[in-house]
Amino acid sequence: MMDVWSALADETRREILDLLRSRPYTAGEIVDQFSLSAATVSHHLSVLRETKLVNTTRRAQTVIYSLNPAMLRRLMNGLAEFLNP
Amino acid sequence: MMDVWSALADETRREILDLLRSRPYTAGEIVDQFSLSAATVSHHLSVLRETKLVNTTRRAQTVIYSLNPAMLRRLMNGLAEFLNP
DNA sequence: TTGGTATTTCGAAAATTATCGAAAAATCGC
DNA sequence: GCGATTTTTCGATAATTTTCGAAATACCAA
Repeated sequence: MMDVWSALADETRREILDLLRSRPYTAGEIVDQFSLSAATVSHHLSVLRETKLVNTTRRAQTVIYSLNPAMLRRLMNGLAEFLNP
Repeated sequence: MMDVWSALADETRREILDLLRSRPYTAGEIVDQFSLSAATVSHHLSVLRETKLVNTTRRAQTVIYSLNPAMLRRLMNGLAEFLNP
């Protein structure tokens, strides 16, 4: 199980989070945004889900990914705490 | 050249930054805090320096590492901007 | 300059991560 | 249930990162 820092270390995963800032996307829509295989993107999505950076819901065959701001907020607050103890 | 996210993805490097929160440390003092070889710690320090997360000065034979809060502040502000565009 | 201390660089091995094609799983509509 | 669509898992390979011991570098003191 990867931690949130390692999850964010990957450029593709950061781009996925950036995408999700505007609205939720299905897995297929996210795959379309990258020149990577569906298998690879699915792997990145599973990392983002395991680290709770995104939420998922199912809609028929499709899986919808949405940004979970709580985790990034926690990270930001952790940084603030680190800098101003 | 590693980016700041990848630099922070490593637990040892995060612990080094945490150490430097209290005061500057020499390379040797930092090595003493970990059960890792000097070569390995030196590598981590070079990553932290390249990504500007720490500053260095020389004092005779010793190299002193200190926290550079500017980079972490930028990261924090970037997160804030990401969350509240 | 020589010797001593502190640190970094080099070269290689081990561990982890990213990537893919193919197969499997989940869910729908009929 | 069956076929179609969407997504994930599997198994393997490539790429990257961590780690170390040994050698090299940097600096000082005598």
